[in-house]
Amino acid sequence: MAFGQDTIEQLYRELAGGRHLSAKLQALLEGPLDSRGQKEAVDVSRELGRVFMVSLYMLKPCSNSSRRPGEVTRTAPETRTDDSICLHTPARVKRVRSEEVLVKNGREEVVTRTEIITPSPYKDGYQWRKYGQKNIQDSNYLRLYFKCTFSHERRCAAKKQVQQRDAGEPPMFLVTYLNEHTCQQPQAVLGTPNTAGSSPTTSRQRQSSFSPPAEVLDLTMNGAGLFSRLLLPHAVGGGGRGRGSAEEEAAIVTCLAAVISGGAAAAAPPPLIWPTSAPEASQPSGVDVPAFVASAGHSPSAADESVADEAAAAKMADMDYCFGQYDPSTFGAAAADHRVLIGDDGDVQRVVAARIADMVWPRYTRDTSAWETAGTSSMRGSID
DNA sequence: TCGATTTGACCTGT
DNA sequence: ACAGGTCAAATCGA
Repeated sequence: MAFGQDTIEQLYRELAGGRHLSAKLQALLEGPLDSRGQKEAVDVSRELGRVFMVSLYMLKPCSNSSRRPGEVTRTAPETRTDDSICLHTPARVKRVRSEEVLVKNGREEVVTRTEIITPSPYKDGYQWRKYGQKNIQDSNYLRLYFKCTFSHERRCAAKKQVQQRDAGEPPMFLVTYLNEHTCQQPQAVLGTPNTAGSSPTTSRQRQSSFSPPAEVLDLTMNGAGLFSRLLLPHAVGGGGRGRGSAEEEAAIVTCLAAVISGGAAAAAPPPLIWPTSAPEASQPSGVDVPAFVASAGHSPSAADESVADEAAAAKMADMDYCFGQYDPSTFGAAAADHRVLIGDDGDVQRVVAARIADMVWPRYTRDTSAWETAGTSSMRGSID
C-alpha cells in the first residue's frame, strides 16, 4: 500500500480528530441531554461518521498487490497502471505547483500557485479568513475565497480558493493556494514550505498560534529520523493527564503506525530504527499492538537489514517530509499541555511529538466552535 | 462587543 | 458583456 504524504497528513488529522469526537460524544451522552446537547451529539456523531468514511476510503486497499515483500514503495504514483480508485494515489490527492509572473501596476509579481485535490480542504493548519464566494460557470458548486488571517496586519499575500469538484463519497475539492505566506508565523522561521494548508480559525486560535522560541524546531529534518521517533510508543508514552490518557495516546500512535506501515510491515522485518526493546510501560494493556511493533525485538539477518533499512528509511523520509509540510503555527500554546502529557524533559523529539499531537486535537478540545462553526458548518453549509 | 461570515455590489481582465 | 475576483456593509454568534 503506497501512501502519499498528503494521505498521511489527512489520515492523521482525520483519525486524531475522530478520536476526540468519540470522547466528546461519550462525554455528551454520559451527561443529561437537553435539546441543545442532543443536537450537539447528533452533530458530533455525524462528523464522526464522516471521519470514518474518509479514513476508510483513504485506506481502501489498492489492487497492486504484486509488490514483493519488503519492496520499497516509492513508485511514482503517476505511473500506476491499475485502475483502482485509491484516495492516496495522486490521482485523488495531487499537488501541482507552478509560478507565474504577473505585471500589476507596472510591477512584476511572482505568484506561486499550488493546486491540491483533497477530501479535506479546510483542516490544513493555516489560518484563513473567508472573504467571498462565487458561482462559477460550468460548475455546480461555489468557489470560496480565503485570505490569510494576517493579510492586513502583516501584509501576507497568501490566498486560498476552495471549490468542490464532485459529490462523491467523500466529495473531492480543488484547493488552490496563491502566494506564499509572508506573515511571521513560526513556519517562516522554520523555513518549511508555507503554502501547505488552511484551517479557518477563531481569534482564540490566533492568540495561541505563536510558539515560544523553545518550540522553534527543524521539522524539515529528513530521513529515518523524526517521524520514526515520533511513532515509537516509548517515545510518546509516559506521563498522563485526565481523559487523554497515555494509553489512549499510545493506542492512537500505535494504530497509526500500523496503518501507515501498511502491508509491507507484515512482510518485512521491523526497521532497524525501531527500538530493539520498548519499556514495558509503553505497551498499554488492552491495546492491539501491530505485529511490527510487537516484534520490535526481532533481530533481522544481515540480508534483512539492508532491505528493511532502505524501506524504513524511505518510508520515514516520506513521513518526515510529510510532517515537514505542516505549518508549525498550528502547534499553538496548547503544546505546553502535551508536553506535560508526553514528557517535559526538553527532548526535542518529544516536543515535536507534542506539537504534532497538538496540531490535530486542540481544534476540538480547545475550540470546538472554531472547527465546527468557522471550519465546517458555515462553509460546508454553502458547499454541501 | 468584537471578530468572523455572508452576500450584493463593484472592479478588472478578456 | 461576461466571468472571475474582491470589497465592504450587514449580519451572526460567542
